[in-house]
Amino acid sequence: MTDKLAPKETNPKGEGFIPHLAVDAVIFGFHDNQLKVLLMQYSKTGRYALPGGFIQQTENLDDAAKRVASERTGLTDIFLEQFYVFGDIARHDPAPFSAFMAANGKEPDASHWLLQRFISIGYFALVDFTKVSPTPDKIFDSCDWYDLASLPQLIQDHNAIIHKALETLRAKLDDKLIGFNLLPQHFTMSELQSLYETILDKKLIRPAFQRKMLSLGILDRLAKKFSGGAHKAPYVYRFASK
Amino acid sequence: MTDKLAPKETNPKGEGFIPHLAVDAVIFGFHDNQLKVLLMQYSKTGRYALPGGFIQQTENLDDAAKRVASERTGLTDIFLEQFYVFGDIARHDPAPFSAFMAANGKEPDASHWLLQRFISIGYFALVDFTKVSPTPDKIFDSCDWYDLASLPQLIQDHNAIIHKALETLRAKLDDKLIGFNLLPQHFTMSELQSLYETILDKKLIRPAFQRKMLSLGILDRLAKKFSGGAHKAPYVYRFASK
DNA sequence: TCAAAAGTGTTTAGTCTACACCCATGA
DNA sequence: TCATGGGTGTAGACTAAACACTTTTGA
Repeated sequence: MTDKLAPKETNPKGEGFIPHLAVDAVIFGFHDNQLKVLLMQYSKTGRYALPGGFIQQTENLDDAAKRVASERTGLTDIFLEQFYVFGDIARHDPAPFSAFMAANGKEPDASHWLLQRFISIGYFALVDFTKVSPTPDKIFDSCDWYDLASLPQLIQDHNAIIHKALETLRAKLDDKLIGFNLLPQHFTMSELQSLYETILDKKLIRPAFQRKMLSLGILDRLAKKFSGGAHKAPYVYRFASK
Repeated sequence: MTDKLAPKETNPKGEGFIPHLAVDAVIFGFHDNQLKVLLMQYSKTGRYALPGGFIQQTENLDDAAKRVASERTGLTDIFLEQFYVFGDIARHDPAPFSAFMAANGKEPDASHWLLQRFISIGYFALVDFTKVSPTPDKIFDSCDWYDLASLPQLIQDHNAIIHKALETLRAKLDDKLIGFNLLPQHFTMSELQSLYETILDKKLIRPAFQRKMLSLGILDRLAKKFSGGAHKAPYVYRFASK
């Protein structure tokens, strides 16, 4: 899990990596009826960013994305999907990294590879919030969950990247049934509905939702869960692995 | 429309371009009830390839794709969409370019930038077949339409790229109503249905298709077309630009 | 026994399918 | 007038929405 390559800030030519090319990961989690995104922050400059990384010369693109997501979450099996490439000239903004260098008392070298233009390949990941251990990296000294509904200002076009990721998630939700990756292994129907409602940002009709999900034939109904609430205990479901 | 940069084969370091990064365009056309793809061929080695190109250091990614598509078709307004990034190590195959160099009596220099690993961003384009003038480039000396149903063997993973493009086209066809970009400005309902049937590779029910399309409210019905056939002349439609 | 949430039945409305029928046209 | 393909009407099947009802639980 440790980089075999020199740390980014002491590798001024980016040796071993493909230049101008980055991977950014929008890692979604679901907790307390809120969609969350994993963000990095560098305390000295206060700037927020998506977890990201670079592609090693001898590494598959998907593996680079998986590596980035794994290092930030501590998970190994992660649902991960490419969703868009951000390649406008206008997104080039070396200021955050310059500021980082300056905050560390280093002379920002104008030829440093991280100050050049980057084209970034966006991946989104869906993870079980309860299993993630947010882990900072060498540049950003904090890594934590943030509510999607109240995101801070991020560097470069990272807010737009998150927006596009959410759009893709919404479009694929019904189509590919990927939502389950955001829940723990066992869940109730209302938890599932709440997840859908949060992602789609609209209320769904309970009986219709229940029937639709059951009719898909992808849920195993398990023993009842005794919720402690003053009402009928809901069934617990599990995603049927086909 | 001419490259301001040195031709690829005489620019051994790829100066002015972003290294390791390419754009490949799957340009779809529709003619004679067949889906067609624009392919390049280099006669001396007989190898086929997708139209492709590289990204200039100061060029937006989308503009690079647009440039590639425009240079091969002669069109300026092209429906173009990013669909996937192909970044596996396994796709690296310098043989075709080596063979090209050899066929031109040049020593294939092992450090030539085109012999290195490339990550390719796939774009698909939908064009009006009747308006395209297929135009070769400096490496491939032919550029022509090929039936999607009977494609030749292409270099590297280009067959897989086309397959993924077709998959994306199918998925977006109903969703985004992009099919119209493949037809001339004026068309009959049966031409439209034939297009859909060809893309989806299945028969559609005529009355259902007609009603569905009309119910979308995106077609303007124009004067009748007098087909010359021994039957009722069909209406001519135009895509309503909202 | 009551309130609250879970699960299911039922009525209704809307949509899609299948088939039929009529229309316009040139041979 | 006949065959052919284009356009639309309509009955039945299927699906989805809306509402109601029953069940289960802890207070």
